[in-house]
Amino acid sequence: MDDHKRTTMKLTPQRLAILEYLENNGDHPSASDIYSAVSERFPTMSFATVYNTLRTLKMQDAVRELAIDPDKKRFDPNTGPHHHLICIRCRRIVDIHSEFSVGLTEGEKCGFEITGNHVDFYGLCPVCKNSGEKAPHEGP
Amino acid sequence: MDDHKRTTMKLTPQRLAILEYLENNGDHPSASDIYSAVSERFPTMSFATVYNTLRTLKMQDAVRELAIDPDKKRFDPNTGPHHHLICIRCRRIVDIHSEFSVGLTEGEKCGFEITGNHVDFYGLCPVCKNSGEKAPHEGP
DNA sequence: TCTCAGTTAATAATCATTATAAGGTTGATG
DNA sequence: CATCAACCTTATAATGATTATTAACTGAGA
Repeated sequence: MDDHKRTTMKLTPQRLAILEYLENNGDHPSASDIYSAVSERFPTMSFATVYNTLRTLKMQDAVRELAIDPDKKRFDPNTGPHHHLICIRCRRIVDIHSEFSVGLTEGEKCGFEITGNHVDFYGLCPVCKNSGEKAPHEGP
Repeated sequence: MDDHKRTTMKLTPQRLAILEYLENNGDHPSASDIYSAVSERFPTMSFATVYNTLRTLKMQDAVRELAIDPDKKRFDPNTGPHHHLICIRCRRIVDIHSEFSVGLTEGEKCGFEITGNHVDFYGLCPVCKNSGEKAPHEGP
């Protein structure tokens, strides 16, 4: 269908390192998480390369940019349809692979042409649940 | 139940102007939207005051901070439970007041204590639907 | 009137992200 | 093999949103 992607990017060592870090990574890392992790094994890595690579991968639909954390973008190598479970204390994000049937009536659509939906679940992760204190972040 | 709120803030003219702008505002404005609008009628308004007031209102659960727009926080004076319909081109956000029954099995909860959920619908708003070009923002 | 807590607003500082520009790499072509 | 162009990396500057700092301001009591 779409073909504004799959432009086959050059697989430079930097990009391989980023891809390798992203692969099977369920932590939904931020750009700076990626930079920190990758520059350990690849000390010449530049922040710009992380952002450049992420932009390219995004255009190819190889990563998805998440607007879940109010403070920074998070990146998800899992581009299939799925939902998220988010800890309102530590911002940990877990994938949910169930299907939910949520739909809008014509009236609710307000004239929009609906292209997709996404369910966020909020809660306290096992670690935060047992560590007293109140939740510092907002929920839904 | 909770009582970490309702600390009754002093209603200064600046805060009144912000509250008045927010009241019944369905646009989910950003801090700079609020600043622009309010400083028209209140030219001495400072950006710091906008952020200070928003922080106070947030602590009192009088506004909700939305992590929907990847580029900036949006603020929602509607603090009741509801969902959102988001234009993937222009980022317009519309409220959806339906109820959806989405639930997780114990296994899917990963040990989380679930406190809420939120459904985002993505699509093209009537304006953007009819203005050619491809969508510049990501969906779910 | 004096004081104190809470507030405003100018300003600086920080953080995430994007843009710019200079040099590096690679691979096809002559 | 030399060259050139397209694409990359990197350092760095620039931008934009947000937070922190601080001095001056206000208003309700003592």
